[in-house]
Amino acid sequence: MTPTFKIDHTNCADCPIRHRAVCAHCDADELEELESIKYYRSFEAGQTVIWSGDQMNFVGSVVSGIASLTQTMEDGRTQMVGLLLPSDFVGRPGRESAPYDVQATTDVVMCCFRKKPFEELMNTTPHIAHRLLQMTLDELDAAREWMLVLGRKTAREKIASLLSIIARRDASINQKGGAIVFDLPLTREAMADYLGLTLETVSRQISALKKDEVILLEGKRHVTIPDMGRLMEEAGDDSDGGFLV
Amino acid sequence: MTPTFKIDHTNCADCPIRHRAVCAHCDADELEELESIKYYRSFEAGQTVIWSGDQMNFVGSVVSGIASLTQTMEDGRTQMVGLLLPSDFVGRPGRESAPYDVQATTDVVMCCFRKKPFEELMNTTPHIAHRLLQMTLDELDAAREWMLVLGRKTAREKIASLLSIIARRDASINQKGGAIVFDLPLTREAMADYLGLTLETVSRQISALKKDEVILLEGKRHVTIPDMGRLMEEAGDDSDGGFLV
DNA sequence: GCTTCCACTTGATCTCTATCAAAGCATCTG
DNA sequence: CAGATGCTTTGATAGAGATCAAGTGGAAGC
Repeated sequence: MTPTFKIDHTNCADCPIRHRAVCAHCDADELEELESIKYYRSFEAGQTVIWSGDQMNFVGSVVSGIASLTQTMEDGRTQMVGLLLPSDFVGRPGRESAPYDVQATTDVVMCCFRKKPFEELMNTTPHIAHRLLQMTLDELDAAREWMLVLGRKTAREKIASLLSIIARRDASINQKGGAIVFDLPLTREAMADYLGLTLETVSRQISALKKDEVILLEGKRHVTIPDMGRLMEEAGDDSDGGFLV
Repeated sequence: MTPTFKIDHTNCADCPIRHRAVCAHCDADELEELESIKYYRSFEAGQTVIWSGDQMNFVGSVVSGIASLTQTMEDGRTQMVGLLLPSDFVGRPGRESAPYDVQATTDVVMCCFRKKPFEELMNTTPHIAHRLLQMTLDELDAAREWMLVLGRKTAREKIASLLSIIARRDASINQKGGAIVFDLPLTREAMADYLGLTLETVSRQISALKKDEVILLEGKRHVTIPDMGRLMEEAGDDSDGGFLV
């Protein structure tokens, strides 16, 4: 399927997605090679992109929508171990099979590269390998930050942490008051799976944050954050966590 | 300080530590370059190798002992986000400062490489970059596996998970009965910090596993696992998790 | 317009783990 | 040997979040 927009690889400086990562230094030859092994795939909300253990014959990045990485125990307990927002990379160069399920949480468009040729390109192009290492290190840092959330934060702090992450990546700024506004891309259940909680607890804590005016809610998904600093405090983070407009 | 043993870089096939990773294909020139930027450092148990936020001017790997990566909140809550056993890599090529504290949990010897020259070597040597990416992906998988432990497992399952990880990496096999034997390299408090529990809960669950004969304890640290399959079940893992003698 | 369905909310109760407190037991020190 | 110190165990109690159970509200379908 063809996406409704065009990603301009000939001008990576303006490329809106981090997928420019693989062509960050805009070498024409490499670009051509990348173009030739590139294709797009669309997934509907709820669809599974790939099952844990399956052969994985592509790598790529999320263009639009949100995907998630989840692990499931035999008795059905599930834990989301990663949230893939637009520009995030998917796949493990050098690995045969997927280590966890990848699911489309909303409708998702992915930009994929066939794995074998991508790996070859990576092996012959230090810049791509280097960039990929940096992205993997970023993911590792994010995973470890999340370990602190899962292991030591209260339910209320967990919710605040999740909201601040989404705000950082996905929000727009209200022109009038400077408040931060976004739509929650996750169901309460998906949030619970990400936070190691039950959906009831998620619902209760969101209600509590709303009651205390840390957030404003219109409907069930539309969130306004009047004071980002306040939210960060609620999340247990002192710093602004690198949040910049 | 000089370690009491010699790591033979000229014969990587037999090299007991994964630190061979950086010279895995044994190109003589690279070896020489690595040798010239290599040095050893020793740390006593409890010593901090590097503080979160500090300038980090080396990368390296653990030769002996156990180090840990920890994150701490302002109110003192701490979460261990990684356990570094012998052969594990430390450091972030391309990053200025450390994202978390690195502490020596036991006495530790590290084999370090000066960061700048190591990075240059990495940039000019695809095999090293490639190997480093694979190691980082391994770490990422381990971190995400641990997210499931932190988010969804009970205290008893958490303890069993930790024991099985240590058993996998650090144990010897009892010749008589085929049981798995090791010494716990962590205090109850360190285990608690790794598992997102309190030290009292750790102690209680270890006592319970002992009472149920899932493990045998001599003293406080010496553990015997008569039936590894049983322990894996207690950990909530069905598979053998790749455990091989 | 009515029903159905799904995501969500709210309430009551239970349970697991944290918290507070005391004591055991090695090792080290003088 | 006595006392201190650090790690660990165990007990009593409290509390956060899970579980079980209705019930709400909006969107889709008939």
